[in-house]
Amino acid sequence: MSSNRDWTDAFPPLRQLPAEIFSQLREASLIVELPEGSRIFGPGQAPESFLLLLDGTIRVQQTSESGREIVLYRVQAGESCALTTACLMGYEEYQAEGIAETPIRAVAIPRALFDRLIATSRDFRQFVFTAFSRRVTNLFRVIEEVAFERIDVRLAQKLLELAGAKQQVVATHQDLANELGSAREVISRQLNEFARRGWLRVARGVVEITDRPALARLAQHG
Amino acid sequence: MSSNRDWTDAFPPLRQLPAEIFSQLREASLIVELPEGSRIFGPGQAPESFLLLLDGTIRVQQTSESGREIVLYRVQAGESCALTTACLMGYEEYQAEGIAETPIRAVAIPRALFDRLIATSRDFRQFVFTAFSRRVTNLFRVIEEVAFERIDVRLAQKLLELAGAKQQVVATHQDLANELGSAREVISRQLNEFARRGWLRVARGVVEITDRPALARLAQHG
DNA sequence: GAGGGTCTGTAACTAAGTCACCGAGACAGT
DNA sequence: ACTGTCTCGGTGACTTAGTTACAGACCCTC
Repeated sequence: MSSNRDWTDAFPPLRQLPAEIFSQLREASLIVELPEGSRIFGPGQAPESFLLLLDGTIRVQQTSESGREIVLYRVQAGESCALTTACLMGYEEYQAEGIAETPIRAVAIPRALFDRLIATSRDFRQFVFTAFSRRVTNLFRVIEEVAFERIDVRLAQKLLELAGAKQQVVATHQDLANELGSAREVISRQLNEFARRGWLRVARGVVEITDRPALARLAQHG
Repeated sequence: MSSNRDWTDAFPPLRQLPAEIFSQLREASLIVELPEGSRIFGPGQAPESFLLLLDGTIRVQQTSESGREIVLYRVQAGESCALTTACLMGYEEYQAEGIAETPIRAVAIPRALFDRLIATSRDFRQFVFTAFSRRVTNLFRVIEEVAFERIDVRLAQKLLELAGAKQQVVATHQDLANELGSAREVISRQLNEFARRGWLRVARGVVEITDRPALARLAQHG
């Protein structure tokens, strides 16, 4: 059993709460653990609580009727599912779905308590609105990129993003297509073109970056 | 001078407020009027208050470097600029811009008072979150359509939406392209194709719908 | 009624997505 | 090791969407 020991440390705004609410928070919220691949929420599966992610990554994506997918954003450890919550509070049908990309550990704050936190704590409000704000701003960027950016530029960006500090990205061409809302064949062609230019090497399920600067140059719109 | 006479009638949640806050609301908020075409907010122009729209329409759109535009959503009378506000509260740089499509009249609730309303009134929270929820859900639809829907289907949908009950849409091809984040030539071609099929007639700056059912059939994915 | 601005038409081209199919590699079971 | 199956990637022909670069048509004002 995971105890509620120390998790509030990860969320400074919570430490500012009045003692009474703070103890309610420890009592009423529970720590949930879910295996990789779990569907955290999705159409017709409204979340019943506000999630604070302690460990792991949640991928939020959308699937079209034709089966094509696009990744909207990721929730990382230390962040909250703020958009989900807003939809929860607003009763609206949430269109996207959230998948655990890794095993995850999260705090689930029940709806009623969430409402009380919002009412009570200015810091908590700030925390929630900031999270909203970041997500929405990011959504705007997604729209802009899908609508106006070339696919090679977007692919270069995404490869660098997914690689992080590492030199390789573990993903199939289909996975990359799903990231960008594109089609597998398109990604395959672009990757082969990148490989032909010596920017990377492709193997089954892996892309190994060999010329980061070149990718970066293309990514920032060159 | 517009007095603060009756505007709260348009927003039922406000009527539930405690008398003290309610009178503050009447005092501290002011009614603003702006002419058509005003830029309400935009990049590098953060709104300083929460807006409740009494009359008119605000178009929220995004412009790419290359000059292409896409309409994200519209704020109608009786609604609020909830997304804007979240970004305001969260200090994030707002990427989109808001333009008055008609002369508008709105109530501007200062930031501090907005915060107090959120803290005080459950109904007000519900109101704000619901508005938020609707916008976000709508943004998800925009992403899905831009990413996955055919341009002819999207154009048919948009024409029906813009026409409303009327039989005509007053807009140039460029305007329609900006609605959808597409290019003028593409829209011209599609409109001519629709005209060839007898679904509409095009004139300079006007599209007259002659076969609504046909457009509707295409719009709902046919 | 001339000139300038806005709006639309057109053609040739590039980029992106779709369709249909294939073959190579991985892997499990016998 | 052999075989069947499944996933992954390659390929070519095709359609759709967006781009580039014009040319006219319409409209308003002077």
